[in-house]
Amino acid sequence: MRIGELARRTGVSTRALRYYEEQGLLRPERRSSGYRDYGDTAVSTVRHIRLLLSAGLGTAVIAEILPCVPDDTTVLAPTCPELLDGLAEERTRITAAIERLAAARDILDALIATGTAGQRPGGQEM
DNA sequence: CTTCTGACA
DNA sequence: TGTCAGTA
Repeated sequence: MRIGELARRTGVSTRALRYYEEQGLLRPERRSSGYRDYGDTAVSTVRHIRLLLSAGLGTAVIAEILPCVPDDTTVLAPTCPELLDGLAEERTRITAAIERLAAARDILDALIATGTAGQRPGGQEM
C-alpha cells in the first residue's frame, strides 16, 4: 500500500509516517515511481511505534526495540533478552525525572505558600 | 488525484 | 507537524 492508505488505516499523518522513516523506524520499499510501498505489517508496526512513543521512549530507543517485536502481534512481546534491560533503564531514568520534578514542585509550593501568606495580614515575606 | 523532497510566517 | 511549492 502507498503512504496515503497507511495513513488512513493508522490515523497517523503522512508527515509523521515520513518522519518515522527518517528516524529509522519504518523502511518501506520503493516503487519504480519513487512512491513508498508499505507491507501489511506496517499497520501494526505503526501501532507499536505510537505505543512506545506514548510510553515516553525516544525514536532512537524505539528503533532498537522494533526489530525485537513480532510484526503482527497486537501486544508488545519482548523477544530479545537485552530489550528488558534497556526498558528497565528507561524506567530508571523516568523515575529520576519524576523525582526532579517533584522537588521542583515542592520549591514552587513553598514559594506560593509564602506569597499567599504575604497577601494576608500576619503573613511573613521571604 | 496522489506522492516526493525540501523548506519555513 | 502542518503546509506550500513544483514535479512526476
